[in-house]
Amino acid sequence: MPVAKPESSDSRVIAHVDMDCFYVQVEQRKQPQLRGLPTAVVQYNEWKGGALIAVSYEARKFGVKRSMRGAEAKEVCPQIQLVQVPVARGKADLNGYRSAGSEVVSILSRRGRCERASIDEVYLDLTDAAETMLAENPPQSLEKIDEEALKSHILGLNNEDGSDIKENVRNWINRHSADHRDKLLACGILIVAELRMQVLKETEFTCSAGIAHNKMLAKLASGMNKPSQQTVVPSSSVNGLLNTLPIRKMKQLGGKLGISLQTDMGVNTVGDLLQFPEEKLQERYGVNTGTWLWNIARGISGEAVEGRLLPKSHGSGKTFTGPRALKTVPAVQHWLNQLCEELSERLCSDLDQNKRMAHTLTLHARAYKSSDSDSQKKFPSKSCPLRYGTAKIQEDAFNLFQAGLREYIGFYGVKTQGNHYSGWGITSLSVSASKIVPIPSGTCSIAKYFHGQSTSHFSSMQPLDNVNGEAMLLLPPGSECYSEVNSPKAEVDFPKEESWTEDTVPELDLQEQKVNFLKDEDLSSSLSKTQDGFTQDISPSLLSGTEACLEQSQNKQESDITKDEGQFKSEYNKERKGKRVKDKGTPSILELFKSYNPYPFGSSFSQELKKTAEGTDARLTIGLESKGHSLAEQSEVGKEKPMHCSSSGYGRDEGDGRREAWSYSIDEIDPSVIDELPPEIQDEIKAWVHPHKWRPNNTVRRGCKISHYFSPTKKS
DNA sequence: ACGGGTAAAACA
DNA sequence: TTGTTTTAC
Repeated sequence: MPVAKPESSDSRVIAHVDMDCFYVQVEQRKQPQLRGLPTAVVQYNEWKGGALIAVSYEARKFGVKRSMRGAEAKEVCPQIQLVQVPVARGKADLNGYRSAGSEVVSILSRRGRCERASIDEVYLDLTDAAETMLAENPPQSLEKIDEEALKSHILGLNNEDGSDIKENVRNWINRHSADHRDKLLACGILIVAELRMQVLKETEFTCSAGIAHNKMLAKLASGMNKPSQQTVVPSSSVNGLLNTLPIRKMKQLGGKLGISLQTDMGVNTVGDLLQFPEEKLQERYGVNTGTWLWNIARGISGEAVEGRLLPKSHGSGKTFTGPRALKTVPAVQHWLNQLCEELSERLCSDLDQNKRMAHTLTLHARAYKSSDSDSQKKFPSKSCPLRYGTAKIQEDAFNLFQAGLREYIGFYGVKTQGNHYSGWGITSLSVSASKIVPIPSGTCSIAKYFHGQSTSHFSSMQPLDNVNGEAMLLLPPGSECYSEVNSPKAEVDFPKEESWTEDTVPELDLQEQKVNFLKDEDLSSSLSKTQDGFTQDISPSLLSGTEACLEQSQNKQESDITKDEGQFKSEYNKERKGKRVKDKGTPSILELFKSYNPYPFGSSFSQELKKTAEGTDARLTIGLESKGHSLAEQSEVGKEKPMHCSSSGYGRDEGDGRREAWSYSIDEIDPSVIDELPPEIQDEIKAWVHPHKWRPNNTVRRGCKISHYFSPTKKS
């Protein structure tokens, strides 16, 4: 039931903020001597000096372009400074850029709903802020307007030559004759200018912005005057702007659709679209796309700014071009392990910092077959429920790969004899984690109880999509069936004569692997130097995956707490500065718990909790003191799994694996103490004990060293 | 066989 | 639901 929206909803104030050559800025902040110099970031690649992925504006003046090779860039700009993307585990490591992006988001989200559109872009809905400003402090009343705002570009404002441009801008912002919509945009100008200055002050990064009445126009505008400037699109300028705008410049039209519009419809500018009736466009491109095209031709775009500050998925991938294609299963497994390690680490950070867990693991690969030149695309992607813990992710990903490979080979029906190369090669691999939801679990309310306080600050980083967090309860382990893909040893058996197993790997490939391992060692040692050694210090074989994972993040927190790469970095550090002295002495969650009810749980649980609390004490304390999201919650939930992991043990999972896993911890709780807990906590406990109904776990059986600690049990 | 590594979303 | 395809930075 579409409801006609009130007119005001079309007078939104939307901004698109885009960081200027972001990766370059991140590197220049690390190495300030590079500031002002022509600089580019290159992705590690021996081949012709690597590929440029970001180019400073100084370098652009020399004609340096993204997607040039390093060598080419040197040709046109011999003095260019080339900075390599950090490498970890033999692949590009973008974490530094991600966390820098998070710093920016945490600032830009201060004035209104904020949507992280990419690692270096956000959309802001500043309607409320602008309306408030208009009501309380309209630009007309300001005697002084910020310098940055005066430098704005206002589309359609004709600056008569000889006139002072800033004066024109001032007049436009101040003019009383403006209609309501323009006044709102004027407020938007001031707000965005202020936000951009805050970004600069707090992060040293510059950015550009577009301010308009919808996302499409804001996005268009943000790219019009770079770097470090902002552009406004008053509605009176829209037609003129779109009329001559090349169709391919519109977002979504840079690819095949745009080409089709040009070649099939003769549409070269957005204005050209105007002549087509909606029905014609729908006829040619489908109802949705047709309507969308009809709308954008008129500058109409109703998409809301989603309140989302965090990515919806994480992925780690690498390509293996040409001669580097992976030709043996062990070689694939090795790289898969690297990718999964990175992914697992990022998932842990996300859990740690944002209280979210992913529920689906997907593997993508590309492969070629010598027999078929078009075989690149046909390697099927596969997914399965995601279990936390590096080793588990690695195992599952490998199983997904094998399932995919079996299909892929099936497609081509190529048989292999002996150790002979069968003709396939993997040219790219990636693993990703999706269906990320806020973790349930009640410690949120436990913390609330203990502090009689809200934890709603969380909305500052995770505004709207977190609402379901409360409603959701921690789902029990093993509640989801695993697809057969996860126990392929039983299901999938490849012909023995093929080179699946380590011992039949051709010698050449073993050598390749040795080389890879060597590289990795080099990397890990350098990594240790820069990251306090936490990365490689834990042997996943000694700890269960999740424990290793958790310990990693704990180590990180302890060893280098100010270097948090997290989403909350700046606020977190700010809080911390003020409270540093108190960190040591404040009671941990365990102490808090005890002070309310000494020994509420059986020994084992208690110990686990204690261990956790000790491990994360500093952080816990900060989290609880600051308005930080309850970290108790995190350690609780985080701890839940290793508890099953390590103690439920292998091989004793006949019957329902999940119930067993639960019974371990639940049984440790003396039921009588539950009644003594505060009602709110009781509810929590009950939720643990009587979680949602779930489907019996009927696929994962036997040899089930794989217990399913976290399963995305969707609906009930 | 080179624009790599990620992301999101529409669609089937 | 899972998997594919497109687009973009």
